[in-house]
Order: sequence, then structure tokens, then C-alpha cells
Amino acid sequence: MVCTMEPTPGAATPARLRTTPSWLLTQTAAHAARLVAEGLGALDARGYHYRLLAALDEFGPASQADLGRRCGVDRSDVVAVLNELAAKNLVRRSPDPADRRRNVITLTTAGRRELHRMGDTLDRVQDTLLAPLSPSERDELNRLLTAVLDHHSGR
Amino acid sequence: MVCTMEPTPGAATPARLRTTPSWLLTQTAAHAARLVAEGLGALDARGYHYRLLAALDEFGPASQADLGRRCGVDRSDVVAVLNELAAKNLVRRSPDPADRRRNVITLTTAGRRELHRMGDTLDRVQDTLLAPLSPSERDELNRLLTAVLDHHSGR
DNA sequence: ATCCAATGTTGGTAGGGCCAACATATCAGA
DNA sequence: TCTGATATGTTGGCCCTACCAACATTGGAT
Repeated sequence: MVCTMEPTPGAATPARLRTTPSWLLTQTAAHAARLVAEGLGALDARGYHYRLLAALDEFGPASQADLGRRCGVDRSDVVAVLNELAAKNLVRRSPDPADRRRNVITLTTAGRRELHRMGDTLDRVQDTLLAPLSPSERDELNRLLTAVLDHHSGR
Repeated sequence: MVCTMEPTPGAATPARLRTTPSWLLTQTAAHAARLVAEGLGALDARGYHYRLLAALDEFGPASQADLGRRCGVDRSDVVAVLNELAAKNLVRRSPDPADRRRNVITLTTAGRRELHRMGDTLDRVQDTLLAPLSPSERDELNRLLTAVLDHHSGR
């Protein structure tokens, strides 16, 4: 879905906007989000799902709070996403014997399989997104964005 | 207020995410949006308000449909934002004698003044956002984002 | 014991980005 | 000139990401 409400061709966008980094960033991100939504949507998933599955795959079983911290997802949102993932048997949620406050979230085999499928479609999405950039330009973009991101994070 | 639900320091973010352009983009954009919201919020405004005012200032009076097309804002959202701007006397909405379907939206003196105030705070926001980048890096980022944006737009 | 911190949950909120439908008005072609 | 396709302003609604507040339960530290 999403047909993007971007400035329509034929109607010039104000220069004040075109030259503002925050505008460039949010507009480009909107395109990225749209493409990601389309890609993951075909797999009946959203960005949040991929994030959590990726963290589970890379770091192994974890508590919900850990997952949220790693992926930048609020605790309350983690709950909802995990409910959905668990309903599809992509993860298992079991109480942590060592700390009864926690749940241990484990990636299932089906979950790992889905993760890979999502990863593949996301790879294609990146390519579509960055189509106009050369490999070195893509690297440079990644570098700059990472710098900004690191700066505004805990570091 | 938005305190950003970013990956918490101490908890590593999955490499799969850290190296994915679309993730870098949306996360950075989230920071940008947060900073913009804080800045404009202090002036009791939002991004949409700035966009429309900027277009009016740069291109003069326009119809609502034109404004929406120029700024990438849906017609229905333009209505709401214009209601708010008109309530504050920042714009005037009058029927177009030449085409009775349209309204002619005009920037008022107060509107132009507010626009400048917003522009000033947004300038500061850009500086905060891009703090870790050198001037040439900022230019490069702008260039790359513009390329991606142009590619995915009407061109 | 006590108090503070962390965890999982529920239930909101806000902004940006859309869509469908409608009445009214315009315009181009038959 | 009649007519069907289009454009415009409006209303009402939906979704996703990003948060926040509050609460009960469980751990930890003192």
C-alpha cells in the first residue's frame, strides 16, 4: 500500500524544505519505511517483528526488556509484538527460572526461517532504496548516518 | 516530549540493523523528528504548519490543493492544519473568485513573522542534529539524501 | 525488614502518512 | 449544449512508529 504523499511533480517544493537536512532525512526515511512496509507486509510482518527476531538470532534467548533495549523498542511495544510472534510460533515465551520477573524469549526454528526470508526481502529493499547511489556513495551515506546516530545515542 | 526509545547504551544493537540503510535512515529521522517536534512545540507548532507557511511565503497565495502538492501533505490534512493556522491568524482563507471550487490561502503579516521564528529555531535544530558532522560532511549528506529523494519522486 | 529498581502488562497519546466518499464546481468532448 | 470525466474542499477514519503513566510482582541492596 502506501502511495506516498510526496511533493507532486509539477508543483515545486519550497527551497526552505528542500535544503533542510531534517526534512531530507524524514522524507527519505518515509520512502524507506514505505518500501520496508511493502516488503515485510508481503510476509505479514512489520519492522518491529524483524528487529526483535534479528536480536534473538544474533544474541540468543533474552528477556523482553533486553530485547527492547537492544532494538530501541519500548517495553510496552515489545509485549504486543511478541504476542504476535508467539502466536505464529516464531518465538517461544517461557518464564525465567532464574528471575521470576522475566520471560525468556527464544527463537524457534520457524522463527529463524522467517527471519531469513525477511532479511532477503529487506536486502532487495535496500537495493531499491539506494538505487541512485554508487557503492561508495552508499558506504558514505551509511557512515554519515551512523555518525549522527552514534552521537545522539548513549554512544 | 519524546525521550526517544533508542537502543540503550550497554545493550548492543544487532549488526543486522546497524548496517541496514533503511534502519539507519529511519532511526536518524526519528531523532530529527524528535528535535524538530521539541523546537516547533515550543512555538506551539508542528512540522505541517511550517511546511505550509514556507510554501506560502515562497510562492505566494495558493489553493489548498496546490499547497498540499508542493509540501507533500494530503488534502485532508491540509484542511486541518489550515484551520489551526487560520485560527491563529497566520493565514487567511478566502474563496477564489476565478474558480469557485477553490480557496485562496494568503500568508498574513503575523504568519510571516511566525514563519521566521520557526525558521530560526529549525536552524538551531539542524545544527544540533548534525553536530558530529563537518560542514563538508553535511553537504555530502544533503547531496546523497537529495539524490535518493529525487530518484523516488516524480523526479 | 525495607526500600528502591527492574520486569511484564495494560491502556493511552501524538504525529506523520495515507484512503474512501461526498457535494460542488469546472472543463473538454460529443 | 449536454454530459461525463476531473478537480477541489471536507469529513471521518486507519495504520505505524514512538513514546508515557501506572500497576503488580519480584529482586537486590542496605
